[in-house]
Amino acid sequence: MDTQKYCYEYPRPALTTDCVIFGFDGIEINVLLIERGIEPFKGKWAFPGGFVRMDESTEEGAKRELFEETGIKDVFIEQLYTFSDVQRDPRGRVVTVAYFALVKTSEYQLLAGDDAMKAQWFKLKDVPSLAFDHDLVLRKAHNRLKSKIRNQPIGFELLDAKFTMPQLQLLYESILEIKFDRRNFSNKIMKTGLLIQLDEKVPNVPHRAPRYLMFNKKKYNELQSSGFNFEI
Amino acid sequence: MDTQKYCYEYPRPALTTDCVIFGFDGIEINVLLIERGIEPFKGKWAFPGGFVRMDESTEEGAKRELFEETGIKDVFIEQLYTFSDVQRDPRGRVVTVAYFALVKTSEYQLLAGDDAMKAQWFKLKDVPSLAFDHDLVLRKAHNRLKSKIRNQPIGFELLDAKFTMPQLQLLYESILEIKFDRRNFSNKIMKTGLLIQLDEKVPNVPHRAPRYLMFNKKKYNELQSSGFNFEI
DNA sequence: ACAAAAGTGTTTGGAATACACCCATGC
DNA sequence: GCATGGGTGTATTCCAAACACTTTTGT
Repeated sequence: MDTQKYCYEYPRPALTTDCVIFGFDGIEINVLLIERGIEPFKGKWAFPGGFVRMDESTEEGAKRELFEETGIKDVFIEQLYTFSDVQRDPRGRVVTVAYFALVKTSEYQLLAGDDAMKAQWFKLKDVPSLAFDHDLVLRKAHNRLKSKIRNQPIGFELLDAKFTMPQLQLLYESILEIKFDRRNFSNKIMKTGLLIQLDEKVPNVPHRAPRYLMFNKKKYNELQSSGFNFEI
Repeated sequence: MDTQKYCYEYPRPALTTDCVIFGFDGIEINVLLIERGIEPFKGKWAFPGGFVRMDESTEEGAKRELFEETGIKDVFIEQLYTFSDVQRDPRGRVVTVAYFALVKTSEYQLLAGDDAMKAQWFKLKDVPSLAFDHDLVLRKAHNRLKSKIRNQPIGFELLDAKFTMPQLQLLYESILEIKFDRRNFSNKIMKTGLLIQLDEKVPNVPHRAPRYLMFNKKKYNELQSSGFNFEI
């Protein structure tokens, strides 16, 4: 066929990236999905993703697709796992390098859904059955997020610059699916020394107003470079 | 060209696997390398690996290459990371899915080195500068091994069925590059309940003979399924 | 008997957990 | 003033780290 113009001595799988995007709505953890407009799996939800170009690494490809399909850029992103099951795509042999990203949801409006591409946040526990092997991808991503948040301060990637201790606790509880004691959680977090308390308080709440906090990125970088570890 | 018979509408990177193989010689941790007989990087050392076939997953490919190049099979193997830098292979665009494997060295004789393929164990700290981006791959593999050995009993994949506490300690110390107190190490390990003490002792040593231990795989599987965690 | 390395138990300090009262705000 | 949720400190428990003497074996 005339369009088949890239030829090789041995067959090659197609290479794609997919991106699991986590966001936090202040109550619980969410995942951004895109509804497929075409077969296979038309009408099913899936992670944004696409083919890797020859002049970009998989990470660059994942970032590019993320931006093209959702408008999101400059966020935390990390390689998750490569899925290569021979049968994972009914169209043929497709290997995908999955990434996961953490997004401050307030900084992005979802692109208005034309018919071709509808993006939507789903509560993690309400995610429906997904296209391809994306159920498996999501499970792996959630596990990674769980283990990662316990020893790296990635929670702050999901929160606005200013946030409160109860918000942070909800975030941890939602990701880890466990409850913390309010006092112990606060103690442990503050003992890391990575939070700055602001004098400003949350306005217009019908109860004692929580104070705003900020993540001390500078302090974290210092601790990082002196080989420091923490554990929540 | 006539040999270029697999054609696609868009260009595709080549897909390979590479395998970082760790072994333990009773004193310290070793890595198995293969000397390259052809360009690029002819004469340099690299990890065993090769192209992924269309009818196998990357993990199956990694296991196949491992067996073909070293005779090793049925060992612990796990996906490490996918390396996709555009420039990582001078021959063109090659993306590699790296794996790491843990081997009981006593169970394998290295294949006698014909001129095409020479395999050799290197002490981890004596590994020379490697071909491709394999220095980076090795660093990543070592980091993974370090973090993994602290909360999964993978150390036993590197030891014979019967081993001693001092051996186990040397193994941990070699991987983690730290020293443990003999008494605390023993206490901590035994408290996991994953070791069975045998009555048999090491023969012919010019000092008090250590007892042999065995890993209690059955117990571990039980604990696993009841959602158990440990930390060394 | 001596050298070399293994086996073992106790004490101590720090971290994690459990736990309860007071405070600020809007209605 | 009442309902709601936020802020804070202490007592206790448990785990990790520090630490030294005795035992076994070959020479």
